[in-house]
Amino acid sequence: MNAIAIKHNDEIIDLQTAKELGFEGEQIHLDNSPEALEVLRHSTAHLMAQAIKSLYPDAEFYVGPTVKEGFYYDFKTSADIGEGDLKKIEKQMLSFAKKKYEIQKYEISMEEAREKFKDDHLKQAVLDMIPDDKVSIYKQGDFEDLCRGPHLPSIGLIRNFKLTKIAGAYLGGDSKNEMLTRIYGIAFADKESLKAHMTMLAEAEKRDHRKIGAQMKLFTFREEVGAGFPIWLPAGGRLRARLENLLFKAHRKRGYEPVRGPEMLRSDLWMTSGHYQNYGENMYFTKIDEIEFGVKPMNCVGHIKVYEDELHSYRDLPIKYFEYGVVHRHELTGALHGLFRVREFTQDDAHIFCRADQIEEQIIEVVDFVDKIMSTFEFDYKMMVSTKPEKAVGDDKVWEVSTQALKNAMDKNNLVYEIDEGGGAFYGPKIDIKITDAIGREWQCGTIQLDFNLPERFKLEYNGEDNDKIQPVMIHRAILGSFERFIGILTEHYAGEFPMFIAPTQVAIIPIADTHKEYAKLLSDKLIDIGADAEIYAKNDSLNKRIRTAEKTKVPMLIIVGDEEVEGKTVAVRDRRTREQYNLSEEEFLTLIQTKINEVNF
RNA sequence: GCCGACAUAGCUCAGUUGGCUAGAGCAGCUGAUUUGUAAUCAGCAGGCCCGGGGUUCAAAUCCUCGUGUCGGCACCA
Repeated sequence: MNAIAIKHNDEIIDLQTAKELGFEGEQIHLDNSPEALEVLRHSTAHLMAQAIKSLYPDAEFYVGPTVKEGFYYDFKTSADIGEGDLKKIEKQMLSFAKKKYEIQKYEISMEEAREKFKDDHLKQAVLDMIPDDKVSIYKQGDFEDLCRGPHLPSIGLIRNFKLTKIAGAYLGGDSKNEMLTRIYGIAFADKESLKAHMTMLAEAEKRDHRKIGAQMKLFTFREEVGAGFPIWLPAGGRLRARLENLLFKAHRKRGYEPVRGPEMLRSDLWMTSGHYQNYGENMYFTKIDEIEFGVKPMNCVGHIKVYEDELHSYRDLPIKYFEYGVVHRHELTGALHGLFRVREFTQDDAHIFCRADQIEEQIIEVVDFVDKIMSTFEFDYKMMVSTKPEKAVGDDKVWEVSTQALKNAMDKNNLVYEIDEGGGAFYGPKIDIKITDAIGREWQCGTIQLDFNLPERFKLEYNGEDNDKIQPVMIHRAILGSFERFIGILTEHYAGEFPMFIAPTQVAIIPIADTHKEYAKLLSDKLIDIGADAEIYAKNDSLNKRIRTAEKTKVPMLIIVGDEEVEGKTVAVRDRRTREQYNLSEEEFLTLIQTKINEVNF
């Protein structure tokens, strides 16, 4: 097999460049190694551009990089291009590929490039970003493009690719700029890998929480209700209640007190907090008797009012309030996405009011709490320290101190984190917990935010040792983030096959004939007594049909009761996965369920 | 919000170039059957074809404005 590029000083260098500079190094062959795919996909992007240019001669091209799972190219044309045109472009790509044009490289000066692309405003924008005074041009057939490379030696090597989606994208990723057309694609070294990739995508789609949510009747949305307002169905209600109960106990063990603030508060309070000025566009407002109220987008102000209800001593700190707080936020229509992005959601929210010297231990305690829960669900997650955003309240100095405090707490405890510059809340820096979902997407769930600003704005205080008034520090935190998003992620994570301790229904009971219904009901009652939910499948359907129906609900355990079971006070258990059967005495069965439900606590 | 696509029964989908009473499977209801481990049989019911305007002798089908959904971008738990 011939080389398609070489590796020189850990950099992928294409053959064109290697020849020009006389570089030598380890050969890269056309296989599915990350290096080979990088080159292949980049050249496929160019081949796509060539095809687009031939079909839409007025097309101007911006950038066409490789990304995690493929490549894309951003361009602009006066023609209307839709999904239906992807096939046409693919076909054109293939016909060019068959001509096996060599990919040639040459260099010109920045000045020459400016002149060469003088009528192409997108190329000018690309040139703006290049600091060098020389740029390289890659040419295949009569198509040429400004590019840094690396590229294949010939487009004839490109065979196994697919254009996957067409979308709009802002020039330079800035919503103030014009919108370009973006086409995404994927390419592999061989046909089988491409096919496997497409199968994998189809499999991932089957896990989609929106699909499973509908199948399992967890939740729904209705046009007449409004976009972004989820409706929780009975099965979803049961699952959610299990999660809420587990988490409630976990909070109580850690010294949190349940509280509850109102759904809306007067606008002057939101001005004091700064939400009105900094978060107003995401809030919903209404008027009551001529006074403006804001529906809460966060729970902190309510908790501040709880704190203000009595005087506090330094001895009482930290004080921790928690609430399953329902919040409303005006998300843009295009951002809405199943349970992952909604306009009304419930946070597992808490606020810790503490002394400055308690910050570190409190943060570490929360991080431990997060880790306990994430590991219970076997989630991979990472932590990001987010710093001061553009829109922010408070002194830069305060921001510096609090950001450093977060980092110190993490560093001292050898916790690994990344930095998200400018990603903080408007009132303080934060540590975000990002979960990786089933398809590799990252979702922000938990968050730990350090806030010196709201205590200052609300003039919060406690009595110190010398009876002096001292301002407490606030830590805002959520662990799941929101029940909506978290349950969405859980659904995809388990593909709907929830573990016993949170499943909407723990046991499906199938009585063989009407005469066994009574025993089924007795078992169901006993299950409820030990905190499990059961569903009896006693409809006038065949036994086989009812087993099929029950299994399709993804219930963790299915038991069948007939004459033998009623007589011997036993149950016949059917394993969901293996379809194997075994018998348990009623007592063994109940103990097993109880153990499985209780084996998890946070 | 922006770019592109889509919207037919509770669900998944058919419905020809605009043309007779809009179809199917599953789910639901009724009856028969009383079942030992993944679909018993028969019958019935179910639709403002997303909503408003328009074009046309005639609209599920064409145009237009909304609403919602999907894929991205931008924004975020």
